[in-house]
Amino acid sequence: METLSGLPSFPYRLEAQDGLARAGVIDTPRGPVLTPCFMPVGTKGTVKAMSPDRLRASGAQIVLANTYHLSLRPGSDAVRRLGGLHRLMQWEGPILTDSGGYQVFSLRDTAKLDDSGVAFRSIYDGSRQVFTPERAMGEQQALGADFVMCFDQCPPGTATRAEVADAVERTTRWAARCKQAHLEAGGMGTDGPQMLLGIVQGGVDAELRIASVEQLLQIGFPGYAIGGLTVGEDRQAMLDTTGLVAGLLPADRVRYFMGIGDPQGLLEVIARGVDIFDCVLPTRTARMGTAFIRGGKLNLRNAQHALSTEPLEPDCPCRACNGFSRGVLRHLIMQKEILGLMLLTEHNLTFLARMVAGAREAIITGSYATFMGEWGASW
RNA sequence: GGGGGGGUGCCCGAGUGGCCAAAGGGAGCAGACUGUAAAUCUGUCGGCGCAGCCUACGGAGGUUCAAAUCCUCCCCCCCCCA
Repeated sequence: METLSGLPSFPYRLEAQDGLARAGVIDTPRGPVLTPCFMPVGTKGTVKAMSPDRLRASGAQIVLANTYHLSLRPGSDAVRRLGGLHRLMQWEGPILTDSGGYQVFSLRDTAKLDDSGVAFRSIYDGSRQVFTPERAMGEQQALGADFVMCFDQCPPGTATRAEVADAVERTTRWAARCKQAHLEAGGMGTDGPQMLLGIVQGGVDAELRIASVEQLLQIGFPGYAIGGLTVGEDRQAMLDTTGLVAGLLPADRVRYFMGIGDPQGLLEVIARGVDIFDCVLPTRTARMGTAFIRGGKLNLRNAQHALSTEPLEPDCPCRACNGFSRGVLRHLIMQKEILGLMLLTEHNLTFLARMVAGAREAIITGSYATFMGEWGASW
């Protein structure tokens, strides 16, 4: 671990580049993270329908948890007293906590926002909960993840330019406060050093994105995230924005696209220089009965699979693809059997981990364009 | 043997003269989901030559301008008493 103007920083080492696509390693106190890397989401301290051992077996290197949810249930102090987030999740690898900034978007109907912070009506008991940058950092310190995020304002894709501009300004001010709070804690959580990432906002507006990047670079973070995308905006604009922002971020720092998980989308953002990303899509769509397969997706609820004796994918090492046929998996899904959720979740996470690992190899061997052609699909 | 209740669309179940191809569930069929208020939500859901017609509320007949709804007979199911 190095420090960067007082902030813990887990160094990112660029190993290879193919076009703009990057292969690298993040050296964390809990082991290396090979990038590009997809991070499964375990909002409440568990990746739904997955046990820790299966999560590891699926190829996950690092997992997410959520500050809003865990700080309310069971409570950050409870997590700390229960032994910290790693103990709670039975996950010895690195963990990243989102700050609750996404809930400013997803729970905006329950939120009132001003410059000091966001007043949520708790989805758990209706209580008033004010999240400020300082509280978000304090909760994340108590939770004890390795990577922590600035508290940001994520506006919806339908927001006006003025609203997005407002969100950029506020996100910058909050980022400064987050960094300050983090410095005051010595960059330490209850379970070791924490690396704090800044989050770029600005919707799909190039000027606002550029401004956001400049302001965050001014404050200075050991890594940067691209936020505020995949929230309802036009897909091409999302990709263009990703390319723009990635190009402005320092090459020696990790780049994190927050919230993208469709296979084609991952390949596209990797091609634009993104290193890590997370998403609920693979786990959620799995629970809804849809499997990721090469060339697209497969909705097992569709009647056409009822009698299929084919595996989801013939060459996939996951449990769902070894012994279970599409017809049987469909049966489990249709009957709402818990095993069906588990198997499809394991498959989708395995699929993405394999795909991204393959992307990494392709970048190293300089064949990423070909790889994209082989794995890409309309989505 | 006596008394009572009931048979509605694939299933459960509302509906007791017209606004009923008939509420609501479920199942089925299909779609959505991207820093997780999500094992969720949305659409569809008798047939057809589809702004109309046909078939349909246990069966048959009847009353009525009009019947899932009223009357008669029949078939079947359930409960209580004996």
